[in-house]
Amino acid sequence: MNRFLSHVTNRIDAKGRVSVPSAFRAVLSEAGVRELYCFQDFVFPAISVGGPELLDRFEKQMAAEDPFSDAANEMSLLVHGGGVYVKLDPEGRLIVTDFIRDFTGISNDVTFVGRGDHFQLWNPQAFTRAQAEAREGRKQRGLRSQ
Amino acid sequence: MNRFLSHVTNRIDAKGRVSVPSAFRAVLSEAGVRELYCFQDFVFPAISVGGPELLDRFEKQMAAEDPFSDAANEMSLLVHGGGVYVKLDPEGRLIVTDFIRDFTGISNDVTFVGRGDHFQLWNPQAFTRAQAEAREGRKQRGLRSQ
DNA sequence: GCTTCTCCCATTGACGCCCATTTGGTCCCA
DNA sequence: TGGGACCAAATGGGCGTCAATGGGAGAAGC
Repeated sequence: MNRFLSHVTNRIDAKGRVSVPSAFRAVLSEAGVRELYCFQDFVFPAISVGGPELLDRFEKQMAAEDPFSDAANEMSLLVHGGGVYVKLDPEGRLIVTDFIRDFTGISNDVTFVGRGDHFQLWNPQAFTRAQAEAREGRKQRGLRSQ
Repeated sequence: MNRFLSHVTNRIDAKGRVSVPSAFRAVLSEAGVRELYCFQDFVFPAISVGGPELLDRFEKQMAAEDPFSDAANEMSLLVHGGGVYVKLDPEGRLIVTDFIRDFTGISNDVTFVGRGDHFQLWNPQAFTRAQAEAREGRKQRGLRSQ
């Protein structure tokens, strides 16, 4: 397994810690990632987490926009201004800061969502809802796959 | 035999396990598949199961579009976030998680349905119903193709 | 000196692996 | 042709391991 896949919901303890799913930790250690970056997602109320190369990914995405557009400007503000380093404790937990809580609406539980080359932190209900909407959207656009 | 054909209904035990039909397991082992990829079907209330190449197919499809488009983003949410790797135990059983139950309405029994290059997990009643509806639909459209 | 952040250890519960039993079907032989 | 042995698949349960979680103690910062 070499990418972030599936989703898992874990509880935040009294100290504000939450375990990163072991499957995700395995991907990280396989990739040799020791330091994690977090960013606010552009579309969803979720925090994206990954290694240093995640920054490249976002910068590519910005480059795809007109560099002088409002969108690109906003993106830079979010990525460069809103990025945070996160460290894991020896048990593989991270601390859910107010930065994360405010943006995602996370309170007691966190849903870890694999996104291939990175993963995201979601409010469990918000994730369920977003997924249902995405599925609905695909249906209406015409059932291409399957 | 190299495709998934026919359907079988098996019981879920007290631990939430269910045997994958041996015919399906034979197809898998012939294809050298060790890890299964599952995702929520886009159309039916069923879980689709296949080898990792199922995921590859989706990822190619995403890569073909604008990888930063909303459509690709949505699709990743479904394919990556809604997909799971599943392992079989030494007896060839898989665990029916809440992830699967919630989406399919499966409770005590699972119907395994062959779909050629992959197979699906269904709630037995839902499968019977969907099959009847499909037959009905074909009748009305006039049985054009086989 | 007090709070906050790490690190360390204990507990619990889920899951994977192993072996036993049951069930249903097939083949062989009388 | 009927009965019985045999086999393979499905099912059921025990047990060890590991991940998730909870709490405590030491270290660092205010």
